[in-house]
Amino acid sequence: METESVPAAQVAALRRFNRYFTRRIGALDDHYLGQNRPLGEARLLFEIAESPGGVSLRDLRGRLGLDAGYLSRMAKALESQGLVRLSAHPEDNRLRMIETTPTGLTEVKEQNRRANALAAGLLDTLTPAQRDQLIEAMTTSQRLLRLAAITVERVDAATPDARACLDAYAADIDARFPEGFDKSDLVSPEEVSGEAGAFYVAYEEARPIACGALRRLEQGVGEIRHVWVHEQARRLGLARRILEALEQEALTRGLTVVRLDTHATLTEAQAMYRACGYTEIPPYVNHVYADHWFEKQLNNAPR
Amino acid sequence: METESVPAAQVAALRRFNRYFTRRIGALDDHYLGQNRPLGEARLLFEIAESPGGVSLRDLRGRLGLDAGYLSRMAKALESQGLVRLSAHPEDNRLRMIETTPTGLTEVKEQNRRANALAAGLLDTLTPAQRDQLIEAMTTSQRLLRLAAITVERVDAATPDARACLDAYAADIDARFPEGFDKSDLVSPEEVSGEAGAFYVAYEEARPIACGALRRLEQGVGEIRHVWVHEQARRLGLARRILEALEQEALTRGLTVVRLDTHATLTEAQAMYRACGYTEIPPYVNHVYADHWFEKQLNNAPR
DNA sequence: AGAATCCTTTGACTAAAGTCAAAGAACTAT
DNA sequence: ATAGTTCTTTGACTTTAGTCAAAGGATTCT
Repeated sequence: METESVPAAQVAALRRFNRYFTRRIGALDDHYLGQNRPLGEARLLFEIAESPGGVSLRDLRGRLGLDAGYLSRMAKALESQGLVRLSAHPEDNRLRMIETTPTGLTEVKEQNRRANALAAGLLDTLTPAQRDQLIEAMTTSQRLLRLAAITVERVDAATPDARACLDAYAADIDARFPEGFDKSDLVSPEEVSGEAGAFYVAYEEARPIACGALRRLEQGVGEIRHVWVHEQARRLGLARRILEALEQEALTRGLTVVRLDTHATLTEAQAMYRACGYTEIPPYVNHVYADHWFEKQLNNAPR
Repeated sequence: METESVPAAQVAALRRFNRYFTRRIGALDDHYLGQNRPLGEARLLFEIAESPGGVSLRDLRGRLGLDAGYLSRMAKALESQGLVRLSAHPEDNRLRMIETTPTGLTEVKEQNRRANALAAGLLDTLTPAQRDQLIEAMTTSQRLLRLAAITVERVDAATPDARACLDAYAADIDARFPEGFDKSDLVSPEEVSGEAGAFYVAYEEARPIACGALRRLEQGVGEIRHVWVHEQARRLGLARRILEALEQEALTRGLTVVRLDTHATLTEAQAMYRACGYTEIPPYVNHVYADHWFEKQLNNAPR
């Protein structure tokens, strides 16, 4: 039974919260949104307003998961109300671009104002201390819910998702290192596949948002490289999960020690490695961008 | 502008959480519910299952806010599926009672099982520590959201709501005091109205869930009596809010000192009074059920 | 150049959700 | 006893939300 590992009391608490919250807050939110307008149209209008330069119908369809015909009609309805403008895509004449008119934007802003007033009214009766506590609890909940929805998977380093992560990683650290970063320093797909190593990607709602690579260094010793987390997914504890996956992978390959190096500017990373049981060691390899070297003894303790 | 007192950042955080939560969790919940059945029917079935003895259609209509005709038809649909049984109300033949059949109950249980599995799956990827943290954060959020929805109002002590509170109060302490409690000890409506005093009731979604009385004792001195909180609304910090309302009321009446007495068995109450700035004093009145006497100096400090 | 694919529009439906008003049976107040 | 009220049922609608397939123009692949 899949619930075995999760205490029933926690499941009950989650469901209780869910029920209370959707009834109290979610319902309100839905209600204000569709003031005079069907909810579907209101949602669509909001989504369009989110992209100031305009969006293609194709993108919207993907984002909202709507049927093409349904979307086409709703767009037409919004257009006839003067809230959006439709135009051809400058480069691809199959696509249609949609964007809010000033009227549409005013409408969205007004609805946002109302939603804000509603939210403020909700917080209003609480004391400042209680409000702080509520917001903190919600922020924590959201962080953990996000984390729970993220899966870490082994993928081939040659896949577009893996390449996208490595490119983003390279861009990030190129911006951070005073000396910049050259992409040629990235691992090649062959270095982290098959016997040589492994590559892991973390996904949030099908989008790759973090990665990490494991490479066999020598007999019984692995190296962890390119641990990266998307800017908008930081502070969730995701790097730890990537590390754990890589360490687990190392163990199954009979690697009982993992090493890694890091740059002087990445102080948070260093702190994280220490917190995860890594200890600083002398240089084990002469690497251009490395200032600190770490190592961790992996013991196959029951988790 | 009504949002003035609430920082915009907090409003934004609340809305962000709301958006994320309804999209991630609320949607799931709705989805499982209507497995083969329209959502409306599923919700109705669940609501009926909540009341084991059966409910009247009238009550259901109030609870779910449905149109009478709509409800009638959905009830008939559920009946034809063998999930509920309709019968006449034993005392009022206008009303119809509805209750789940064994088949209906099985169905509800099955859906509950699925919802639990879903919730468990959600918590599954988190470490036990993270799960504890999430549940704690949600519990805190829920507590504070409930508290935010509760209003404290001055009402006449002769109203049904006030009497209901006092009756519940009397029943509660009758069960707790070894010597029992006699209702004749309750304040009379005249003692807490007009010049003589005031009565406050706390409401949660239109239901009275807490109360407290203020009575003028002598020149500049008031007495607080009958501070009670419904069993299901305890540990929200509601007693404090009742106290604050009564103290505020006292101040506006020129009472600068408030006193109260309490029974030896009510230790949490004593701790609460102390935490709210009350200090123990010698008996100021000879009262049957009193073992401890407290007093608080009210200074009109800006809040 | 032609075939295959992509994207949007349109027509033709369906199911769900809900609204409104009339009617009738049952109860309550006077 | 009667007038007014309450509650449910039924008929007759409407709106929303969505699905599916055909068709046509635009692009991409080979």
